[in-house]
Amino acid sequence: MKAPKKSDARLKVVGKASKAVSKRAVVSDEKGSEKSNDKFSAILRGAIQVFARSGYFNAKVAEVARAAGVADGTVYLYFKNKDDLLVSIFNTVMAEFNARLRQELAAIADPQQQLRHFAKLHFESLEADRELAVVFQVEFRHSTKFMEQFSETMLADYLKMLREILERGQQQGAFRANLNPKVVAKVIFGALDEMVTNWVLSHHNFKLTPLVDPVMDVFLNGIEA
Amino acid sequence: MKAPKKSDARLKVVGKASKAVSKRAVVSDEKGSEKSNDKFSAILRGAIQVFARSGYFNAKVAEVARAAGVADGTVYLYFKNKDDLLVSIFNTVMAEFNARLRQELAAIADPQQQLRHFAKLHFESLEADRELAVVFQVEFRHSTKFMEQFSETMLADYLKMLREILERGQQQGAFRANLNPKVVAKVIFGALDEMVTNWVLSHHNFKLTPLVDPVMDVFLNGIEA
Amino acid sequence: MKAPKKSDARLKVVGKASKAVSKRAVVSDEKGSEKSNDKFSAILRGAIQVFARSGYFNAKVAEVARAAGVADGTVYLYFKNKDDLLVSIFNTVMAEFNARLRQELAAIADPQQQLRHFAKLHFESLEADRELAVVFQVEFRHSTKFMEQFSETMLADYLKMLREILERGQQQGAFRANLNPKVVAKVIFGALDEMVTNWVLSHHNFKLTPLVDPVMDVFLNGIEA
Amino acid sequence: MKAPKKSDARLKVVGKASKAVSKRAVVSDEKGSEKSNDKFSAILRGAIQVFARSGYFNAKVAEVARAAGVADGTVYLYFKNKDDLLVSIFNTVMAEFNARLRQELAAIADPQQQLRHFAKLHFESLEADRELAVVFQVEFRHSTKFMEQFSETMLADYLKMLREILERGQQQGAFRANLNPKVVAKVIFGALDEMVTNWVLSHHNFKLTPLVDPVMDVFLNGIEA
DNA sequence: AATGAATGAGGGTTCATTCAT
DNA sequence: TATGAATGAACCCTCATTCAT
Repeated sequence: MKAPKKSDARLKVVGKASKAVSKRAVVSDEKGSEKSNDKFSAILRGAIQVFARSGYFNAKVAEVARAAGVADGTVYLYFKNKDDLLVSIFNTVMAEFNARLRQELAAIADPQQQLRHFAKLHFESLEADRELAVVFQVEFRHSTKFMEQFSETMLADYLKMLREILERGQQQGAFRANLNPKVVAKVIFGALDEMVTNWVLSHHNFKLTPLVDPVMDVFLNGIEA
Repeated sequence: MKAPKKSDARLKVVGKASKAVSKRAVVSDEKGSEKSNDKFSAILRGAIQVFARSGYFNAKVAEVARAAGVADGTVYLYFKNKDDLLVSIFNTVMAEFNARLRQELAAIADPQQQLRHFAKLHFESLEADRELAVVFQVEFRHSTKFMEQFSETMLADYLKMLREILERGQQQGAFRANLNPKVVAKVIFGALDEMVTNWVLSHHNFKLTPLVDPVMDVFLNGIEA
Repeated sequence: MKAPKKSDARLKVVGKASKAVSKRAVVSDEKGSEKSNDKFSAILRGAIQVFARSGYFNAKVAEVARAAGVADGTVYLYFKNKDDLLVSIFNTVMAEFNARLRQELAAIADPQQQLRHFAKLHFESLEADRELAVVFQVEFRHSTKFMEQFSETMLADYLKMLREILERGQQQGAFRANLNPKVVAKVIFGALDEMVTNWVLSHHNFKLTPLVDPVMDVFLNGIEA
Repeated sequence: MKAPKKSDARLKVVGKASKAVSKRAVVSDEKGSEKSNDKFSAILRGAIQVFARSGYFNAKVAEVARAAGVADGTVYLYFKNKDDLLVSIFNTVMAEFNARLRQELAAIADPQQQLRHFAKLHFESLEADRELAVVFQVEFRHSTKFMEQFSETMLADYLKMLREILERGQQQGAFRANLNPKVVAKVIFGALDEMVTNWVLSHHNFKLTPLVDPVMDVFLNGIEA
């Protein structure tokens, strides 16, 4: 089975620990810390839910706690503050997404297919978790400060993978040599990102994954030598 | 004169009145209400400045008032509330930008050149006013509610123009017929938007306008039949 | 009339402005700023009342506001924070007390009489305003940080006056030359302070001013050459 | 040996049990409960340390627990609540101090020497344990409620001893008969107390014990017939 | 007895908005 | 119109205390 099943596509918000809270165990699917990991994940899920519904600034920590089924104060045992919730969602999800991306891309040889799979994974991951998608497309774009962090860390990793596909494609003669891979990577990310935002804001009244081909068609038929 | 001069590129935030405040006269370059119009504009400029620096949610209305050189209460004579400031910035600027876009595109016949000019104008407008650019790329993306309004009104107009260029190009045989103009319009907008965001977040350490050609190269060499 | 009347003895908490709030006019008994000065004084009185009843740490700013007849937020227009309330009470009252002390002592020639009047004024001032007395004897002694400030500023002034009386008395041969005026000043302050504290904690079930003579008797009959 | 050695001067905070916690054994120097007594003492020492550093209100029970090397919850096995920690420090230390005072005074015949030794012991005890001194001079003075308890119990005992010295001195003709021993006792306590407070707040930049003579000189040369 | 994760009440402070002048 | 003092609702976070283990 080439493509992961839908259920697999959902980004599991597991206990990749928030850096702010060192006491917590990191790995999720282990045996021991199951309990507290559950709580960490529950709070993160609660935050995604509440942030998606109310927006980060309007969301109250108390709502997050309630959504997670814990007391208000418990949130602060797992996260430094409200901000840390947002950062942790981002880091956790993005780390997981990038890891999966990297792994699945390794199994594909053809740069064009890699590119297509890249887009597919991008769309699938967010389409599978609508609340997370809202948080990703809207709530993360809050403040310059936050977005700078966003760009510098995980997004950089994302763009790097994209760039590497393009460069490998150029070396193999699959893509035009006179393209700046950095620029093209941003262009592609921008396009994919906009499709998702559009889908989120349209209240999901169209399907995202079917757009992989039309979108990639635009790019590939320009990138190909 | 083909290309507008730099000074022309700056989007003038003039007194296109906020819809929310009926008492105010709308058109700016008229005669009578000059005085109060100045105040309207001053507050809007103040808001852009403060929102760009502090972010919408952290910005205080009092700061906006101070930046505009008016009393706190005066803000509420021209704008319904804090939200209205953001909305008004968006509407005012976007209306002006779209009008200019429409006007300048009308003077260009070749669809490819139109597309190129479209991108150029997009970049130029924002590069010419860095504070406005911050507000556009970051602060507008705040809440789903806000972004929905964003998409449905002015952005729709922007995308419509883009679509029309594409469709005209398809009719003239300049662009491939088997492309979905709606999708391509979003793809292009997404790409341009991402370039600007990237430029904003990189603290403007590169020039935006020189990217018009590389970016359009990607699209054109895929869009052309 | 030698001694000020009781009503005069009450320390008027007037608008000696809190340093933290520069916008406020300082002088109280002037004409113009009557209004805001009233508010400043009202809040200070409210704070004295509430701090006396509940203790500083248990007192809620909201209670102070209510006692002063203003909204919660108004407190922060006149004072930087809750701490500033305590500091301002201290500075305002102490400045006024020291000024009065200095003025009245100037009218007395005999060092022994000065000392007696010093004690009398100390007792009278606090006996006349029981709530203020509680705040002075109990609430000010809160934290080392606060007490250090307490000692270094206004108390220093108080002790200086005491020391000067003693030194002048030594020069005139009224007091023994082989006494360390600094030590004796502290000893006398400590004694007076303890009497007041005792009176406060005994719920005022004895009169303070009658103790002037017995207490000073202890000191004078040791200080006299 | 008349004067206790320095090392003897330190008030040992031992397991005089908090009245509030009935489950605990009271006497310290017994055999059985040694273990838990260690813990009781450790927590009390931790409390003194932390209260001295941060002040009672800013101190966290968790800090006390950490300073004592026990878990947060353990504090509540030995003390009813945070308040009880303060009360227990006071009771424990004061009981020990008064006992020692009583015992050592019994060995002295001359009322003047008794008075001198009284002051010396007061100074020595606190000078030997700076953290305890901070707690005694500052943290105990927190709330009227607390201070009332303070005055009524242990301080009363302290003042009683002082009064008895004075009265005995009067009977023996060592002190003037026309003095009110109650007043003089308070005056002396106030003076000694102020010296210690001063020393605490000056960050101990002078020696306390050398002040015994100058201070007592002031009193004795007034009290003596 | 001992632990320490979990609780949840509580409050200082901010700031958008109003309104008397 | 314009002002800016006054308002008061709203919320993040802390931390004393509990209790299952």
